[in-house]
Amino acid sequence: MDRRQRKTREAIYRAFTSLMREEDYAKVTVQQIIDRADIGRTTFYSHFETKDALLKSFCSDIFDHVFSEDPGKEKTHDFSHVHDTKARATHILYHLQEHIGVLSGILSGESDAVFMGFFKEKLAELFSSSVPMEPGVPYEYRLNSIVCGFCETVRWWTKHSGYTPEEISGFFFAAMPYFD
Amino acid sequence: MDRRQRKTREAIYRAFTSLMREEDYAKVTVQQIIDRADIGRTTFYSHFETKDALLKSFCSDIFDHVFSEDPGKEKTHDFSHVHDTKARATHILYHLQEHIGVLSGILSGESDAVFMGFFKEKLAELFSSSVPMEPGVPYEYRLNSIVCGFCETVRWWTKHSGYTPEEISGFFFAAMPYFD
DNA sequence: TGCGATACCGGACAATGTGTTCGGGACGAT
DNA sequence: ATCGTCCCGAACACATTGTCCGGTATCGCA
Repeated sequence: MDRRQRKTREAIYRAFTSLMREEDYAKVTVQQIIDRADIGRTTFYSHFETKDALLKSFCSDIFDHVFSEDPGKEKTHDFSHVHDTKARATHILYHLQEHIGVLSGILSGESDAVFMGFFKEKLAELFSSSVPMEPGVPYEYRLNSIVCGFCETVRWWTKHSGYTPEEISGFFFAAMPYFD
Repeated sequence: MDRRQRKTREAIYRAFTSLMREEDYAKVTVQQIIDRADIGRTTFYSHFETKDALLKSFCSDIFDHVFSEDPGKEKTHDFSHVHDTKARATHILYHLQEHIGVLSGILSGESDAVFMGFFKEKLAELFSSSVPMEPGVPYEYRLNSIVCGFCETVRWWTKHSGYTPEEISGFFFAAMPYFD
């Protein structure tokens, strides 16, 4: 990729994440991103079709990184039981912690749909095999309940930062006693 | 209230709810509401400052109705144990069922923040005294978890209509085994 | 019934934000 | 050095919002 493209893209990302730490996603305009990135209007639109496309690209990058890694090969954090659900959940939270400030802008107020859509899709995939059956309750509902529970836990975290991923994970599983 | 005002307001509400059954809230414009209500532009803005104000007013009406009633005095549905949490939850679901089609427009996709904000506030109030303590887990997290669980249950319902309020309520409490 | 108050109308308006088009200039890769 | 690609900025059409106006219709009430 052309160095100019790379620099422009990075400038856009920097501007975007920087703005997300200050204001809600819905209230940020393309013009603000352009101004802070210090690029031409045309340039922005040659990289991203819309503001939403930028957000989607951003989500893609984060989640590809967070979910693609094999927890067993994780070097930075040490887990003894690397293959169970709790360890995976904690692992995800560790990665999200790096973006916690940005997330609060994306999740607070309005327009969390894009991020949550991405997140829920990935989580459903991850949790789908661990959902315990219970007679009389649809599998889909149970999966949705777990996935949403995790998402809302992360949202709660963005408003009550200061907890460690382990603590947050502990809260989550305490609220889902049948699930591990 | 002036008959003209009443008629206008009802026309706006009718147009709004009708549009909500077809499209997402975020995609509906004020102009669409005006056109379908068949009123003047000025008239709409003399009733509501913005589209969001209309939604808030709509939410107010619904939730005031749903939450203000004493379940014990409910005539249309018969509950044996009128004062426990499960009965209240089911009661709320009964009322929401009347608006289920509209809700799917308000909740699907984007901009569910207004509705969910209202709903969560009311639910937190309602559930606050029933949250069981658990050492090591903040009370706020537990309450949030229950409230969000209920909201997401309703959202799930809008996408899987056909279940009765009792069934939905049953699903919810099955997913919150420590909570009743 | 008639009168004053008030709500409606619709057309025009400024303001904001979006996304596109254009020619010209700068930079990168080779 | 040069060709292709990217960036620039200014201008544009478009959509939407929210406001202002004078004129008209309807309401509530005496």
